[in-house]
Amino acid sequence: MGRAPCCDKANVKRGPWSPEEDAKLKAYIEEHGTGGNWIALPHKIGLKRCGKSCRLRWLNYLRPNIKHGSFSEEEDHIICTLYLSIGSRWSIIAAQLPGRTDNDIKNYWNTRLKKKLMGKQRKDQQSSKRGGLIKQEMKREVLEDLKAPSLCMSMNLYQSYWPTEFPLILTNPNQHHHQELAKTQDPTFEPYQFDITSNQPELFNQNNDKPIPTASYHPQLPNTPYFLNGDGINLFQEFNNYPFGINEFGCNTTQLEQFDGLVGGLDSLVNGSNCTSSSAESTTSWGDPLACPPPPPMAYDDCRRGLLQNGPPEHPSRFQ
DNA sequence: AAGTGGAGCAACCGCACCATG
DNA sequence: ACATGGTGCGGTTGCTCCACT
Repeated sequence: MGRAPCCDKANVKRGPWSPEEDAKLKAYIEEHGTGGNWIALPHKIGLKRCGKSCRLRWLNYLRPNIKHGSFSEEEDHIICTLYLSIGSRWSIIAAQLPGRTDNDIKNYWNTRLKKKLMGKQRKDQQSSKRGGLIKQEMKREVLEDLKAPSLCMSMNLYQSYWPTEFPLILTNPNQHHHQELAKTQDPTFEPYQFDITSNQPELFNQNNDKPIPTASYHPQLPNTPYFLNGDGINLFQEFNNYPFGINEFGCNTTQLEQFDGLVGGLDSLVNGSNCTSSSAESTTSWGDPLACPPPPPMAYDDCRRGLLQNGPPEHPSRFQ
């Protein structure tokens, strides 16, 4: 037996909203708010609409500061980066683009951006006979175009899932210094150390003595670190220079693969993902939502509760 | 001018999660 | 512990517009 419908479908209007309906809904919410009950709202203002429909109309069209119109190049980059990192979590992606709605971004991705990427893939296929590597090459090319701000945001997303009671510290034991990546609100907890070099020792530059810049905190994301230091050196550059030292080793592995590995490790830590494919082993696993779908983000409270009950997890499989 | 097909987008649908009693 | 109802999310549908023939 299915659940009861949220409204009487026979007696509600469907389809496009009229200007009068828009005005009614907007005026009411601006004056009274939603009252915490979307289902009851249309009855209060005499609208023959389903509560869910009202909510959608308000969130996607009527509420203030909604940005309509074409997407900028920077927004394209952010969407691509986040999609390739976390998949179709449109609401999370939308949270990084002020004024854009998840519906907008979803539509934009499905109708334009995806095709843009597919066009790139076709171009690759025409110029390459390497079969299975094409997809990876496409992603690599696309992501290599994407600059640090997007990566910082992606990193921040993962950081935002991490409970602040367990300050997450990315350590590099070979360099004898570390960077605290999450604020702690409770000094009684021991920081959980997360060795980002342990699964890729061959990529570590033993002679690299560059300090890690101090993470700062973005005013709009006060609980997550932001990776720009005072000199404007960004995470992308730091990944290039700091722990993996690809230039020094002449290694053809990209910073972005390392970044994905780190992100995947954080994912495993927080969500207990059993996806064990590693970017070093697989040609298609890095951030590919089809090859290795990311687990859904655990609610902050659940994650925190789990850690408080069970303590920090064992070292993640992806980094053993 | 009329027909057709594709693109873009607003809106709907169903499911999962969460709060509450 | 369970049932119920509200909310949020992602996938899908269907309407409108426009370019092309």
